[in-house]
Amino acid sequence: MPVPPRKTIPAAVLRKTLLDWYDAHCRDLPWRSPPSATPPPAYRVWLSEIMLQQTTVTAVIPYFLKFLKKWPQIENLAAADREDVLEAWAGLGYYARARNLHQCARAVMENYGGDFPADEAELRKLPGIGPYTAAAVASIAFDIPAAAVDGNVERVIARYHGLKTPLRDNKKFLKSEAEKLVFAGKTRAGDFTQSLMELGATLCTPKNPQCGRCPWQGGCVAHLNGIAADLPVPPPKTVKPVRYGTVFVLFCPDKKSVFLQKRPDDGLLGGMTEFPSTPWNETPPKTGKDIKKYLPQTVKTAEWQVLPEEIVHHFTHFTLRLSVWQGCGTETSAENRQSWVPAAEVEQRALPGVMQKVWRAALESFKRK
DNA sequence: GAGGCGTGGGC
DNA sequence: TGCCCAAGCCT
Repeated sequence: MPVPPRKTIPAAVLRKTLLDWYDAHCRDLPWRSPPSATPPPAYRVWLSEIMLQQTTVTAVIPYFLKFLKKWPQIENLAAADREDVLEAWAGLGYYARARNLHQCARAVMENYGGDFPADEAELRKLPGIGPYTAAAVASIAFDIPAAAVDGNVERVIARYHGLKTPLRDNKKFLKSEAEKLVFAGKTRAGDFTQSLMELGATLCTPKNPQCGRCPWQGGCVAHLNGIAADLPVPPPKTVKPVRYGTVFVLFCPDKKSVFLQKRPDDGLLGGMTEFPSTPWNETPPKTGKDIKKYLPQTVKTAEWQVLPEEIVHHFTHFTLRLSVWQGCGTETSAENRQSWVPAAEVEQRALPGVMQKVWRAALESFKRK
């Protein structure tokens, strides 16, 4: 059934409506100041925005608090060893963010005397800060009007205008509509940026949107047509390939230390710590010989225990199935980027999630023996 | 500009 | 259970 054409609501009215809603309903988050209050230090805004890239609020909160405690000011973070930053980030994912975070802190110290520039274009030049984050920091930390268009904002606007084509085909329009709203007022730039995202995060959610509570329900094309939950149209789904590998949990003869190494700085899990492993290929290794040739050169091992359960881990673009071989090494001249680490300290290293799974599995089997 | 890049939680 | 997803950036 066709819906009668709605009256266009002026951007300034939408803006005010949303800010009023935000004043009443915004969440209390560790990196957020209350509505109309003095903005948080740019360091905290930036730190939270980097962590929140493609990551849920729930996952971020403990990491944000840990970082702030460890490195209260940007000069502390800039002065930290990269390894310590990676260790603190371990488990949060998208590790290029941690490398860029550290680089960015050092760049702000060197180029801006420790103060983030209060300028969107200048922020954009810093490592790890793209169009979204530059606008978010400019508006939230400095109250500069700027359109921070993230996934939430795109979804909200796509529904409001009833867009029936994929988001990627509407980037220009989405940005332009966001700007209309942002520049429809001259104050509270930071609150407005957050209000738009807050709407997407709490009411205008991907699934089960709470249109009945939405301050914009009167003008929302998708809602008025009863199709809010069906928008935006999802991109075609692709099949995730499976990759296979074998990973070595190698103990010293005294069983007190294990062999760890560092991954190259670029690419998957760049710069993070790992257990030695075969490459992760689309077919499993065929023979024991195929597997053993990937053992660290300096290590000789007599006996292996193959863990009964494979580790299954879902990366963004492939699924990994890892066999875990546990063994005992008899040679110990660790080279660069490799080391024997006391078992009690393994968990403090920069182990990505998949390697934390491997370690837990190894400890489990150890306990059972 | 399309693909690489993590992880844990919700349904 | 498996699938989908969350405040993007970089190359």
